[in-house]
Amino acid sequence: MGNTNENTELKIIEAARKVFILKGMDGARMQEIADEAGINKALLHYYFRSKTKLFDRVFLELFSEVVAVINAEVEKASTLEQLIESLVSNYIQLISEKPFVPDFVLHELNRNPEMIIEYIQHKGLDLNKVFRLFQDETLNHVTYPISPVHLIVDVLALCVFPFVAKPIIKGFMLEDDELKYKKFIAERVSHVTGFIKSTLFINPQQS
Amino acid sequence: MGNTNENTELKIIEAARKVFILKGMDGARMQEIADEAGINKALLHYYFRSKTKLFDRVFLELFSEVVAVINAEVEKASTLEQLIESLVSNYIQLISEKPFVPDFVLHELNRNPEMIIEYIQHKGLDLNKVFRLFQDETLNHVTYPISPVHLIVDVLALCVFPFVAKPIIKGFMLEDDELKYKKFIAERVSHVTGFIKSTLFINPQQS
DNA sequence: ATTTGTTTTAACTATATGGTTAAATCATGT
DNA sequence: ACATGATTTAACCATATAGTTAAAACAAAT
Repeated sequence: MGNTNENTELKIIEAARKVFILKGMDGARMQEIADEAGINKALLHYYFRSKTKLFDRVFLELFSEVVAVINAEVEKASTLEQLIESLVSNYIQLISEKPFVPDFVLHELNRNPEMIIEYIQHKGLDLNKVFRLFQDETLNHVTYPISPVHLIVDVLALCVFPFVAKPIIKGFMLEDDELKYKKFIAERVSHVTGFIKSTLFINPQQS
Repeated sequence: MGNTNENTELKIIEAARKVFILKGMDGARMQEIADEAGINKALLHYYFRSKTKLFDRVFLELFSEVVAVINAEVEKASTLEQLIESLVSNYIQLISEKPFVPDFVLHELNRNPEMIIEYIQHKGLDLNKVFRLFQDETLNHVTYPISPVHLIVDVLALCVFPFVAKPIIKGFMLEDDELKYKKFIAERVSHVTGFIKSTLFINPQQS
């Protein structure tokens, strides 16, 4: 009996991921996914009974990856400064490789916010450690007292927005020049890190 | 002869705006727009020949409004600090009233980045004045030298992202509590203003 | 060689959707 | 009363789309 099935499932998932990310749930077509996977619609439905099931699978995998990266960084870090440095650097790096993922995830989440509730039971963000780091360092006068939630949102915003808003940034501020945009993104890691550290730390260290 | 036509056109535009913002171009249905406007499909196509034409009209109007608000703030301002304060405050205020506009605009722009080129010829962002303010104040040691483009992106990111990422912020960081999210947004103006000013100005003034 | 599960082929269904059409109705200004 | 343009009704068209089905072809394990 053929055991190529794991291969095929993978091919389908990869194709679906590509098409869904590019077109979104509403814009994606099952035929296009089948084509991209190099199979036919019948087989596609043989593996995944419906578009929704396939989408859910793809979305959950992508979203989990994003969350996992953040959680891994948080776990590794032993100081706030270290956390911010490695988070900013690795997160921007990650998104650079899949620049359309953030818009996809955010848009689909806005289209159907209930998806996040399903996910939370699955596995959520691990923020307690961040809160703890904050408390410690604030007490020791390493950081100014600041709302942890706001700071986390700030970090994510500064990292993610430049990718989601690429057309505006490139078109309006960088003469629609792809190279200038690339350069801009390359500068981002050090800019964001510096930006946040200068606000946060009482004696900002240069790294 | 009936001159209710201007009224009807308005009703259609408003309905289309609502549906497009909520569902996006791909998710929106002409029938739903007709229903929302309280008319029938035939009349809808009598006014706007195609979905694309209607979408373009709606999108351009929305996008223009966003740009116009920013440009107006830039024109009014005479110092960087003033600009940042009024921009952050008014921009967050504006988005609060139409919280789904940013995701809509960003997503449609990513779906079809060529739209921005069309728009640029129409009317673009007026950044020269920002650059000038920067230069002056950097020379006078009011602000640290910093890339203006990065700063503009920072301001937009810090203002816009909390709305685009509402499901994540609310679901993951605020116990999925709408009230806590509302409170979080209310805190944003002063948080963002303070955040940026502490990075930017050599002797940050309290306002 | 037979069995078993995979994959293709290709036709098909049901429905949704953007868009059209023609005739009828309605409101309003002349 | 008539003309004109707005609006409705309702049927219609063409196409796209998710999903199904049944039979055949294929590949590999027994």
